[in-house]
Order: sequence, then C-alpha cells, then structure tokens
Amino acid sequence: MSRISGPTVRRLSHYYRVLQEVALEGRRMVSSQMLADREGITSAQVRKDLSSFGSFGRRGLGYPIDHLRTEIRTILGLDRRWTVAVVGAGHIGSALLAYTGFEQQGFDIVAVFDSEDSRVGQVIDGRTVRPVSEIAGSEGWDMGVIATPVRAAQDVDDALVAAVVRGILNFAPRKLKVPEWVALRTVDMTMEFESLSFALSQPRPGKRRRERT
Amino acid sequence: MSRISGPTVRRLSHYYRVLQEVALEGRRMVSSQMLADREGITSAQVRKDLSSFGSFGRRGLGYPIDHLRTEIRTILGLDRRWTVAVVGAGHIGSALLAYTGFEQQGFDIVAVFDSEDSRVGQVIDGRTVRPVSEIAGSEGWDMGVIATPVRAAQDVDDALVAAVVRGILNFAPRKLKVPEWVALRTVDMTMEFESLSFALSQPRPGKRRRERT
DNA sequence: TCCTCCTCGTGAAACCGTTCACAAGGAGGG
DNA sequence: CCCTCCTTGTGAACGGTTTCACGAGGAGGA
Repeated sequence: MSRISGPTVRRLSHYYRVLQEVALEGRRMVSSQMLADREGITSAQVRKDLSSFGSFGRRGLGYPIDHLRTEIRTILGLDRRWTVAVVGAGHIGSALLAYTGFEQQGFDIVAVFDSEDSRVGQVIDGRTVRPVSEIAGSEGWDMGVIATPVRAAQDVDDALVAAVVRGILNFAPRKLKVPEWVALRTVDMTMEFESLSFALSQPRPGKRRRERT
Repeated sequence: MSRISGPTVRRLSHYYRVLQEVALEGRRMVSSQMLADREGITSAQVRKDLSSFGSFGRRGLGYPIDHLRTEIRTILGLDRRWTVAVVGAGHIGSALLAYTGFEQQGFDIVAVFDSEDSRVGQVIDGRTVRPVSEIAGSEGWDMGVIATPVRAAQDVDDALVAAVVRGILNFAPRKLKVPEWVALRTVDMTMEFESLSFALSQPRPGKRRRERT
C-alpha cells in the first residue's frame, strides 16, 4: 500500500455499495468480473484497485463478500464516526440535514451555522442553527461542509480551517484555498450543468467514452 | 479541435468564471499565468486547454478578456438556452428550483415531477409538481435531473431516456445505465464524504497532492 | 492422482493528460 | 530601425493510470 490514487478511492466507494447489493442477493463470493460489470469498468481495474490494499480474493473463487466489505469499510475509515459541521442552512444545507443516509454511514452532523438572522435559532431536523460568528470560537469537528452563497465561501473556509477541521466539502462554485493538511472536495453543480451543455453541443453528442462522473 | 478531454471541459467552466471576475476588475487582457494562479494550475495547462479550440491569445499580451469569454461561452454551449426537467421534489430538487443561477446561465427548469401524492400539485417556485407517470408521455427536454431516492433512480433514468433527453444529471448514489447517445454526469455526495473519510484516515492526512475536486 | 476449468495477482505495455522548454510573434523605448 | 521584454502556441518529455496477458493457486470430477 504505497500511494492510492483518487480514482481508486472513488471506485472503492462504489465497490462498497455494490457489495451491499450482492450480499442481499444471497451470494457469498463475487468475482472481479461481476463487480466490474456492475460498475461498467474492466475486471483488471477491480483487481488492481483491491490488490493495492492486500490480497482479499481466492484464485478460482473470487472475493468473499462479507470479508471484502469489512476490509473496504476499514480502508475508507467507515469503521468509526466522524463529526461534521454544516455552514449554510439554505436548501443544500437543509437537504444534508434531512438525509439520514450520512448518519448511517458514520457522519454525524453536530453543528449548523448560518449568517442570516432569520435562520439563526431555528431548529432544523433537531439541530439549532447558530450564527456563523460562533464558528471561530469552536473546534473539534472532523469535517466542515460549505453550503453558502459563493461570496461567503472563502471566509467560511478560513473559519473552518481555523476551527481545525481536517476535511472540507465545498458546494460553492469556487476554488478555495486550504492549507496542505486539509483535504478539500468540491461539488460544483454549475460546472456539471455546463459540462452537459458542452456534451450536448458536440457534433456527435454522447460519443464521449470514459466519463469521470 | 480533435477530441476534448473531460478535465479540459471542467477547467473551461472555471476559466469562464474567473474571466467574469477579472472583467469586473477593469482589465482588458489576461495572461495564462494570471488565469493559472487563480485556478491553482500551471500556465502551460491553461494555454494547452485554450489552444485545443483555437488561437485566442496574442503573444506578448495575453488573452483579450471579453473575446475569450465569448468564445468559451460558445464552446460550452452557453450561448443558447436548454430546457431541463427535474425529477424529485425533495430537498435537492427544491434547491435546484430555488437557485436562480442556473436560469441565468441558460438552463430553464420547465418541468418538475415527483412520485409522492402529497407533493404532486404543489407549486414550487412557480412550477407545479406533476406525477412521475407523466414523464413517459412527454418529451422535448434537453436534459433531465434525477433527484430521487436511490431505489427509484434507474426507473426514472429509463423514463427520461424514453423522453429523449440527451443529458442526465444524477444525484442518486448509483451507476445508471444510459444509451451511448445520452451524456450522464453523477454527483455522488456519499462518495465525496467517503473520500474525505479515507483522506482523514491516512497516516499523513492532507499530504495528498493533486485533488480532482 | 490427474486433468480441466475458473479467477486472482501482477509485471509489462499502452494510453492519456500534464509539464517542460523553446521558437516565434508582437509592443514599446531609444 | 534595433534591441529588449513579454507571452503565446506547441512538439517532446514525463508521469501516472488503465488495460493486457499470463503465471499460479485452488476446486471439482473422473
């Protein structure tokens, strides 16, 4: 396990979910080929990905589903719980608070902030919205989510970094600056729409091969 | 302009936004170096990206901001309007309906569907929610957005494909099957969280270089 | 036991995107 | 006009990821 590429980690998440599915189908073993088919990738890719963490399979048989799931769970760090602070109680923020799936996966949203006076004090899905000014004095969260308008994003980002979060998930369509010890992921819906717009504008739309969805 | 890579298109979206910024700062020309600095990439990358569509710059001077913006606008297909159908009027769907930025960029959400009887008939931001069963009979949208629970995603996907959309933006954490003439983009928040979880679980968190955010 | 069939693990090759490095174009000052 | 400075556009080198292809392990039947 020298160094793991970003794409590999993403696929690990997918494998994890596919394993859940096939487990429900009553299987005990699954081949790299079957995993590959459900993901639309090659079996060699699956084997390479998994082999970078260890030898989980048995030649001639495939991978034992339960064991592989446990392994991936550990690799992804889902065998523990993470605390998350959400900044921005608008539509996106509220959607995150309402979605119970994250909690099931080990992500506990323990704090919610907003700059709008009208939202501060409101209780959304059991959490009381606090003013963004309180981010500064707090700390101890593992991750922060930025679900604010773009103009506020960099300030919130700085505040979260000051509150020593180690990971940030950003929904604002802007490149944020973080120190190298903070992991940053950006979900930019505007960019996704524009990417679709580009694809549809091409002479042969849909002729694009590999998608990095 | 032979074949454009996915990463290049994404960066084009970024350039487009940065150009907006620098235009507001009163500049007329911008160098690849300046664009690169704001994006955190190399100037060679910027020049390569742009040169795959034509020669927009002037040696010694840089790129004329207004002209470049117009060019990128055309390349991305933002010089026309696109019709979009949103399926799923939950939190994500509502967030999209509420966000006026998409309309400003040329994306008109002209239809909203939901399977819940309680939501059907509701008016959200000016659009009346219709039952998903009506997707089948309709057609004529450019794009479809899937903002439903994961269990409904593939059915909705099939319905949208039948309604001859040419692009789909999927928020459900599952790999969808589409014919090769339909462009598919997936925004998988669960995967982003898990990717952060992995990064934070590493011995040297944050020591990851290039991020594909 | 031997033979066949299946599937993993993995070095090597192929492929693709990024970075380097430099020739060439263009502006401006003297 | 010449010299200097700046920045583009691009072939070549580089680095990293994906795919190929095959050796090896293991099950099962005869």
